[in-house]
Amino acid sequence: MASPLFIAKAQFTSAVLEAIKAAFPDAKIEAQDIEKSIAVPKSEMGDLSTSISFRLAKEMKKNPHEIALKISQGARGTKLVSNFTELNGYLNAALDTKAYSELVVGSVVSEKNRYGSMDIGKGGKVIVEFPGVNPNKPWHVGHVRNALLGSAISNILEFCGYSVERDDYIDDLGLQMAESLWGWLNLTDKPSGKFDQWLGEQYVSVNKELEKSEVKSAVNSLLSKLEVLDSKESQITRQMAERCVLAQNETAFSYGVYHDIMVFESDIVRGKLLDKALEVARRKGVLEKPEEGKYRGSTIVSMHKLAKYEKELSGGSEESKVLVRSNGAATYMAKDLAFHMWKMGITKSDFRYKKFVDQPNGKPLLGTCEDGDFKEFGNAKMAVNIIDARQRHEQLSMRAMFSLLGYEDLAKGIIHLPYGTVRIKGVDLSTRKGTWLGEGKNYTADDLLREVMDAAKKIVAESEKITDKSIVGSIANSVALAAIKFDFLKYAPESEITFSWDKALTFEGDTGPYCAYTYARATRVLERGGYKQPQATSMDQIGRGEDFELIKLIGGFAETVERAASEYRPNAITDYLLNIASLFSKFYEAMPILKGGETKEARLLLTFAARQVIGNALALLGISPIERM
RNA sequence: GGGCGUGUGGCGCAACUUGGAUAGCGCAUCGGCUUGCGGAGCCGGAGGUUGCGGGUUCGAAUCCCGUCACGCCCGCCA
Repeated sequence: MASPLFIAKAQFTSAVLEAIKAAFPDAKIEAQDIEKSIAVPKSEMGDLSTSISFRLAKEMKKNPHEIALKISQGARGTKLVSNFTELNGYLNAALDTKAYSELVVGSVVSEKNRYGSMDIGKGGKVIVEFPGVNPNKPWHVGHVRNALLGSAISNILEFCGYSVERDDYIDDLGLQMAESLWGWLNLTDKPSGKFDQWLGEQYVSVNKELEKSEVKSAVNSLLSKLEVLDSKESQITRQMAERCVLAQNETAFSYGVYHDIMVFESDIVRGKLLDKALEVARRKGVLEKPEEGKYRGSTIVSMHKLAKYEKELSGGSEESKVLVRSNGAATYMAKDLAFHMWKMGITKSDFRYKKFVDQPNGKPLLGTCEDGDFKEFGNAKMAVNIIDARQRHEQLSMRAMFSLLGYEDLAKGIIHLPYGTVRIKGVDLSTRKGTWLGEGKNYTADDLLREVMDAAKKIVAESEKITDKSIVGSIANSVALAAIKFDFLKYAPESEITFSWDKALTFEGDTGPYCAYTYARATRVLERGGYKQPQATSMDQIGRGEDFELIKLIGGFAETVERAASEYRPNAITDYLLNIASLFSKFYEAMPILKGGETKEARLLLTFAARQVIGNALALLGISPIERM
């Protein structure tokens, strides 16, 4: 169903277009031009406005004031849009208060939790990949940002009609794993507590040992054995990785982060996807094997070939991209290329899957493995990768490889969402150096949730609205998640964030708890008004204050969702939430709902609609509504 | 050397892709609101030459050119 704002804009557009054609028959203007020029101005100006007269003024060498005035006189009102006026050269119009309110409220009532959804994706399949944490450490606060962005973007795309597959990439073959394996085999402390935490701490110890050259060479020899997939070393590492992943999953679930499948890097090699990918590349003649020089004995793609497709790649100091090292081991680039060929349906699935664990959302989490069942995953039209901005160069190279291999159309479907680094007091969070270990509390996802929940508990416990003290814990949990999720998602993805406990523990101002609180207040008013399901959607008594402003904001929700989806920016949703929560609060203060006399029904209906939309927007961010807090 | 990103009141950010009317929001600060539906709230004040310089335009935080500062990337690591 079309968004109310969209319908109103369409009526405004055709009214203006008709008036322009009548007044200025020579004007070269199309509906599209007008549509693009429409804005929702400050309410003193009107409800809709267009700056089209400025454009016409240039074309016709006339004064924009006169043009707008002429249009305003000639434009015929529609059911929703009328009262055309000119101000400062702009053409403004008013929405019909009753008709538009009924359209908006009626849409919300009939569409409920689908209000604001769209079909622009039309069932096209998109794979969202996140967060790709190495399986030898706990998630830290930086990974939380990645995971929450991935979840939110998945939700938003799904709401826009895409069929979304949530994939996680588990790198169980790299150097980090070899280092952890060395620790596993050589350090004496035994696992205790949560496995990912223990392994991560051990990894920090391993890195201190790595200063010794004999340790370094031992690790290197382990690394080469990892690539031999039936070696004892490789088996142990896989077990270690799976055990760590299961622990990381507990963290993911506590944040409400879910996936469809986990793809283990070793299975990309084992399932021959890597061989197939290299074979494709070989056949297309893009690979080279230098006999001498810097890249002697390795398999490479020369950078200048790639740079033809991504000009950013030119001019750097890297001459070639190595796919297979001279010792025969494939690089990350090769495996990522193979993974993406699978994602985009170039090479078909040779993966087998088994269930790893049942997720709290009711869906099983599958992982690739050696001896499971074949399933239909991959083969998507679009791949959205939630990957650190620092890997931009690598992602561009991978995309360029697609183009170089002749898959230019598919390359367009591979989208890197480069998110900014999360730091602590200007320092990078390094798993290696252990900067994620703090004083008293660590910068891990687990500690973050625990700390924020503790702070929330204190506040919730004091709430007079919570008479049943046994639910304090679960409400505090919801409040904490609302706070954390909102906080990570409200920044533009590309911006760098400096994490601080101060900010994390704030529940006032532009925060998730503020939005949740607004939702809870709306819920309570409806309860008190004995309001279950709206019957009629008559808005005779709607006014022209905060109430209609709220109507206008609700009417444009789908436009916000569309922007969030097309630009991969969940912060468009947080912005919207702050606006609607703030506006609802103003409305709530200024206009008595239950004591509104004859306006009561309309205001209850409006409250119902506002609450529904706040709930829908929160759901896109993965924040569950809180009825009482 | 090449490239990417960032720069907006004291602090943290939004708006930049698609130029539009008086640059929004939060924190902090100053003042007010509770015998009213939930004060995690609401109202008001003070605080800005959008890093700097040029250009395009009726109109620039937004586009173009230059410049400065900070961060990041350019590996047979992932």
